[in-house]
Amino acid sequence: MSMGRNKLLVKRIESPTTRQVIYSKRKDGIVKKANELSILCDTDVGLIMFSPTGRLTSFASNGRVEDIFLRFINRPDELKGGYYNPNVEKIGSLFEAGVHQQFLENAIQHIGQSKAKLVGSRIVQQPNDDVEAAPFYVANDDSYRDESENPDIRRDPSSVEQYGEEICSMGPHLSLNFLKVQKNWNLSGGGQAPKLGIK
Amino acid sequence: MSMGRNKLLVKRIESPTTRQVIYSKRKDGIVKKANELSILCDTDVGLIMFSPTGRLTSFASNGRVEDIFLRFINRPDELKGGYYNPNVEKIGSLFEAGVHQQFLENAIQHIGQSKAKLVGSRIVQQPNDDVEAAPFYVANDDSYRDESENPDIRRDPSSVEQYGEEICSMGPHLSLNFLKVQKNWNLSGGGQAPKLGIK
DNA sequence: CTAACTATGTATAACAC
DNA sequence: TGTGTTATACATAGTTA
Repeated sequence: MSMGRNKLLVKRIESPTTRQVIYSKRKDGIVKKANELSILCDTDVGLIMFSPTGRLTSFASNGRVEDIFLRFINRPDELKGGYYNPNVEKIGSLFEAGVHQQFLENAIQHIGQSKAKLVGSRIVQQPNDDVEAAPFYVANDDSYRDESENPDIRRDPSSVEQYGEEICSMGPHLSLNFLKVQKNWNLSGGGQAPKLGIK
Repeated sequence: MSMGRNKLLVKRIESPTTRQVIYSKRKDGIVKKANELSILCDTDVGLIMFSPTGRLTSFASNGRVEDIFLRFINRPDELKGGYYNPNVEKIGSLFEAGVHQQFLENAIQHIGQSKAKLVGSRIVQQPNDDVEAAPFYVANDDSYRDESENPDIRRDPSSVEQYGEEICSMGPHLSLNFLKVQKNWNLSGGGQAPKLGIK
């Protein structure tokens, strides 16, 4: 009616057609923003979007989302940031199983590194695995979670970079410290990832 | 001076401080947009951003970027979308190597599936692996690539979903069909992923 | 679907604290 | 860093072609 925009209500659009139309437009806007950010600030940006009908749109500042994701999972102590709780009953392919396996093997490796550190030896090559977990963000109105624990931060003098992290999510995501992680490996999986039915 | 915005020039910001400030603001804007998109359109959205100083910010509509990425790599015939060309000399961890290995194993599995189909047997469980590749997008002025090949689309009657894909990237990314993929596995890696030095 | 159009809502650059 | 203000650029919902 009003020929301009109405004020935005952040709520699921019920009409399938308008939902798809809105998706198409906003998708382009976000890709544009992501591209601008990566150029203006000279940073790595990766973006994955699925349309309501299941079509993929992805963006990666350097060409491949896989590379961004590799940087993502290669953070020092990447498992510190969240607990590992895959729904193994929903694993639908050899590849997917392999990725989960890799997460676990990575975790085991990190445990080995931690043990080695406690013993005092330094064989491993990761330069820095002190992470200050600082997840934030609030959804439209609820499901807000903030667990900035910010413990004492020791820092490897050889590293200049600051490995903090911010994890923004609406779902049931936790950011726990490394020790808590281990007891939270729940391989019999709960009711997670509602929209993620891999067809 | 002008107390409002100046027109945006999509060009790397040279001043490190303003670059970081701009990043901080725009990062929040993109997360907000990504969240709105996922709620309005009820879709899976994953976002990974690294600040100029290396800090990670990630967003995932369902809680975990890993889950979005799993859906990303679990697309039917995910290798169709691009050629596999990792820089093996830059692989810096067991985990990373494992991921590459998984990509290859996945590819091998897909080849097996294709072969099985050519023979006429249908043992594999992927319901649909017909993909119409439709990458798009143009950067600020150049590095534009469009390879919408749109070949004949056969469709599995049991599948309703349409698995098309759009890949938006500024880097040297190609979208080739499945057969071309095989000859493009270049394990001796070229000059790829300039900003992705895994520290 | 694709492409305009346009009024209006939003994001944000520049500045101040 | 963070917060707030303001002017302006930009994004986009609603609509038409």
